Amino acid sequence: MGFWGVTTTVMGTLSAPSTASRRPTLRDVAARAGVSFKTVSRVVNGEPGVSPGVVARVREAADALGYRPNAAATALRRADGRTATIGVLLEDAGNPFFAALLRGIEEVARSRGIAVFASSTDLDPGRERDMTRAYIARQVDALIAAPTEGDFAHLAQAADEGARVVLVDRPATGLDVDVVLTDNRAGSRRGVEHLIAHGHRRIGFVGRDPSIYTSRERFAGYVEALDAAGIPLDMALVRREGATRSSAADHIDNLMSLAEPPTALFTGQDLITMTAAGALQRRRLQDRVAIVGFDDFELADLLQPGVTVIAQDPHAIGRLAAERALGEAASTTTSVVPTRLIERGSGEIRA
Amino acid sequence: MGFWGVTTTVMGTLSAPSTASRRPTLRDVAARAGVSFKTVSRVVNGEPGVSPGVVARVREAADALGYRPNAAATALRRADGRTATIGVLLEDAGNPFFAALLRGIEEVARSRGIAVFASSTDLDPGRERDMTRAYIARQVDALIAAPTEGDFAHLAQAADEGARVVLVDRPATGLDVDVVLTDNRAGSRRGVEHLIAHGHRRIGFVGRDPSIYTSRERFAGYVEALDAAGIPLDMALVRREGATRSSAADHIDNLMSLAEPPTALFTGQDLITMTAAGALQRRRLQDRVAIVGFDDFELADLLQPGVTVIAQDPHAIGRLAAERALGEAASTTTSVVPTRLIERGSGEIRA
DNA sequence: GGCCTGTACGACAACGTTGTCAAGGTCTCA
DNA sequence: TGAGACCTTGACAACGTTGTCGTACAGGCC
Repeated sequence: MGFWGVTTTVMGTLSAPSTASRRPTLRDVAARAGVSFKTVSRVVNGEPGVSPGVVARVREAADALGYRPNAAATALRRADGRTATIGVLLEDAGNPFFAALLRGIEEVARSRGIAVFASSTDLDPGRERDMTRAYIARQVDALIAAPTEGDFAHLAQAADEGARVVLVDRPATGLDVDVVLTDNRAGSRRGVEHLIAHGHRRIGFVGRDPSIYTSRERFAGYVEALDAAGIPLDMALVRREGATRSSAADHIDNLMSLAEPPTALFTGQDLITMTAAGALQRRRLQDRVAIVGFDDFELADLLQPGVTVIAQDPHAIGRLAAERALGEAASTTTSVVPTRLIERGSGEIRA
Repeated sequence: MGFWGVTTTVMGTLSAPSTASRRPTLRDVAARAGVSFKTVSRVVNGEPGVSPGVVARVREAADALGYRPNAAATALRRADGRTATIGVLLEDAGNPFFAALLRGIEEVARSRGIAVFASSTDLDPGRERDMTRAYIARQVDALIAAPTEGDFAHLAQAADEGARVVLVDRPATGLDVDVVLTDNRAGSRRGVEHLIAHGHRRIGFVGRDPSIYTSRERFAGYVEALDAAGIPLDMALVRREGATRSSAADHIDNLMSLAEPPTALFTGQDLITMTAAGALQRRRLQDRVAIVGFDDFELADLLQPGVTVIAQDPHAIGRLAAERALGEAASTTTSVVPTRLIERGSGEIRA
């Protein structure tokens, strides 16, 4: 037992690369096929103007030697500077929302032979800047980012360097690039209206920090819905600060301890929703206090009652963003992906 | 409304890269600083033998022009062929287990200035082969893969090309490379022993297809536990085929409809466990049939009863794999990461 | 002053590929 | 049969960087 209780067994000595010979190049293939290396280049790239017999000979030689083109040399030489590589900057690849988004990007990229760099920023602008620079150095063709707040100079620089920049999940003010967003405000409004339709007038809101764009939009939707129904906004029922996880439970406990507690809750993110559902369960209130959450999550239907949510479509966002990033760049667009209300029980509890 | 009900708004015409000038090179910086380009190269790489005054002048010129080294040219020229890039091949970046594993890799990579290519194979060997080739072409320094079954020739080739290969989650027979594994067999045995300790003797097993390594190991642990307790293996209680999700529910329904149904279930993967918990709920059996699942999952503690699991530590696996991939290559090792039993109620229901 | 040593810098080749252009051969048609 | 067009192939420069080597100059010593 060593590090972290991990057992490590030494298996064998690492041999030098089995064939000490370096990796074959165009010249090696050319020598074997008895042609010039430029002809091999043509065959490898499927360019026209090579006789069938020569193509066959070159193919054979390339296969025999296990030739693979050197991407660095290609990137260096190509006139258009394309590297068939894109960079992705997400908040957290471990979060189900971003994980699904990444999968959407990946699918489109793979179908076009594009490799994907991925990294998580954890909302740290410094990390975002460093990773953007690392991707610029590697000449990515496009950069898909869920931007942090603050300074977008590095994203602008990426665009200047010729990378196609596409923002997902949130826009960046003052940057004229493609954006793919969820309709946060309309979704949130829809969810709160759903609660109002079930007779609720004291509806608590628990969301993330207002410094986050999606958090602001979702709160705006909440305000709009109340306003449209003529219900005055009561800031005593609103909680918008602190870290996602630990503080959310405190917020719920706190709201439920009010002299006049809310009869329903609207939660602004999946992790908050889960925590809130847990907190209501602990207080045995899950069948009396209604809850609608933003973001769908695995198992929402297995809780009792099932959790009603406003579902986003992260997979579609990812696909759309990748198609934008890899498609023709005629003009910059903003795409808004709609949400879906999924009724499962918790949102249909009447006041 | 267009594609998928998505609203797309055209925002503006995409301008040509703001400064039509190409990106600055060593030569541009050299011209501005009044030195040779080789001197700039020395300054940029922090090599000794440059006088302080010249260093300052070069730094200033580089900053003024916004110089960033061209990674392709560096990779092409460097003697050791390092690109500060690694490739990661997972089964599915959208699955929480692999997402956490990827985050672990990412953290270690970022701390060392390494960029990470990520992609999902969905257990398709063809996809694994294609992506491996794409990464070889891009000269990754290391390849971290959760290998599919079958042909490992392409992984061997990656190793031949000088890439450090590290396997995670499952080994590949006949490949002498580093491996980082969960102790599947011991974990599974522990889980089944836990059920036996609570008086169960008819314990159902629902797992993934035996073609998957982890599935075989977990079943082996199940068999070992029964064997040690002197309980005969009853294949009528074992279900090991079909797709993860849809078929699992059928398997549970099927097991529970037996003349002598099992009093407890051991499930071999998170998705199966969730489905099984749902199926038991639908049959109102959640408080009568015990269940222990392999893999922890979000919300396992919010279900009623909470779901007892054998938890892996994917984050640790990722970190360990990345450290192996980026560290010194003295010998090949196999690291085994232990599991943890988390009691939450479902596994403590007595027979 | 001549010689040696060490330091600071520059010239140039090379990495493996793509783009440009030219050379040689075959074919067509007057 | 000769001119022109087309097709196939090769020679060579160039991409931006790092590695090797050479050169200029300052300082120390006899």
